Amino acid sequence: MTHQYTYDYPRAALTVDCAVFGLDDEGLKVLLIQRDAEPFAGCWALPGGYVEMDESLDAAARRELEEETGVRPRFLEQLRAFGAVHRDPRGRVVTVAYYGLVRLADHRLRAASDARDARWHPVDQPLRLAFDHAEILGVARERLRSAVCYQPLARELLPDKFTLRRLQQLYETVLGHTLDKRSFRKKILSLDLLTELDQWESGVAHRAARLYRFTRRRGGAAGPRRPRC
Amino acid sequence: MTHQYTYDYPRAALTVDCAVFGLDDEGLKVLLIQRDAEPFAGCWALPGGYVEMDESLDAAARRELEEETGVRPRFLEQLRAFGAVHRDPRGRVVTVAYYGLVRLADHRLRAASDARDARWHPVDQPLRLAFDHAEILGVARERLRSAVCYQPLARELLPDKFTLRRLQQLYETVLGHTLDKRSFRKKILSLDLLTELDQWESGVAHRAARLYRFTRRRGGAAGPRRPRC
DNA sequence: CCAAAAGTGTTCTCCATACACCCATGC
DNA sequence: GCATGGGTGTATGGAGAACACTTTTGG
Repeated sequence: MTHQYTYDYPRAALTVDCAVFGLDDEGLKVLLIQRDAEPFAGCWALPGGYVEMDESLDAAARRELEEETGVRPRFLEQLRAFGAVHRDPRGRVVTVAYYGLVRLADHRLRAASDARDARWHPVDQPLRLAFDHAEILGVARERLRSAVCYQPLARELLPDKFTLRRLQQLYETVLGHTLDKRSFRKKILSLDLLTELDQWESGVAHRAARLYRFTRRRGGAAGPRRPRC
Repeated sequence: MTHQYTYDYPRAALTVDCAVFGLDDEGLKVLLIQRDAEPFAGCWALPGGYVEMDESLDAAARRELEEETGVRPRFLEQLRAFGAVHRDPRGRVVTVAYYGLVRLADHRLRAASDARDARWHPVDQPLRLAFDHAEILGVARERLRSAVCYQPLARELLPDKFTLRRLQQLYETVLGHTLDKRSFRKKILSLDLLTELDQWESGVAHRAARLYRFTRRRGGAAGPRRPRC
């Protein structure tokens, strides 16, 4: 690394923070840690931490997530930077926020590093968060809502095999409103994203539903609508 | 500002860079500066520079833009951060990129500060840019394309009074494909975003076109389509 | 009168929406 | 047999896309 052209003014610190969503029977959850260190010790926060000098932002986000919670999301994408001057009591700290999706069942949480505890928290239950993390979470939630119409995000949240009802519930949860069952099934099946299996769910006290699986990688959005421009 | 909790590891430097678009008769232009200082002295680049400790990211972007080019866009929004490890030969520098829109006619450029020169450059003419600015510009261009369908961005690019043809050209330029004249006019007028004026363009060698102006109220999208979710 | 752009409606197709009943299963 | 959710088709309306000719003006 060359340093021919030096810049020796005071520098802001740089962190990453991750809003990782998962889905279970109770609804949409977000991954939170309980901070172990000051400031905001004991307070819940998005997992994240300082960016090292020799790692990209994306790598830093994955590393911090892994260190603090053990979670390694398949999907993790940058949201944007948050840089209000006084967002961190330690001084000037700019953070680059990420949002991610995981199959919740695949991940056992293990809190470590700066995290005293790690939990999946229902997104619709407000909770006081450290720093400006409530704002970041809000922006992430909003991004998820709009992205779900354009990107096949459902495959990142659902287990391998799932019922159409489950898929519909996902969309309803993320979008925040109900969808018509027949229209939803017609639409989703017409997109050719799903493979119909000769398997049915089990352990239910009623007629068992057919299971589906996402077809191998294709372009195309899996959503109730796919607007073009 | 309290510094109770110190963090004394090496820190990345933090910059902002702006991809500002303008429109004239020749098409869509992007605002570039010719760098005066190393690295990349003499090379064209997006205007930008270091973030000060006591200013927000947004403020830094506007300040650098003003300092280097004299341009003060009404619309300037964050794109995302770019943080590849070796994107800057000086060492670790993370940049937060912005994209903006200006009414090109309103702005006389004046290069200053770190900029030897400042110019409006046609976006479709490739040019070797400093750092990873070509990538940033590409992402900004892409964002503009998708944003134009959802946000009334045209009012930021056009002069106060304009013809429907001019507006249509704008959409065609930004979207990169032609639109049907009758359908476009029908659609755009049905959105109630424009006020019909009793004025006509002048100085043309054919029938003069009626002028329009954007109505005051905000909130609607001005685009060929307005998909919902 | 010619060139150049302004201005104007209709038809068709597609897709989202709304809506109700029978079926299979476990208890 | 009954409660629970699974699974299915049709009718309607709105919006985008495609399409050609007449009008106006300056030169």
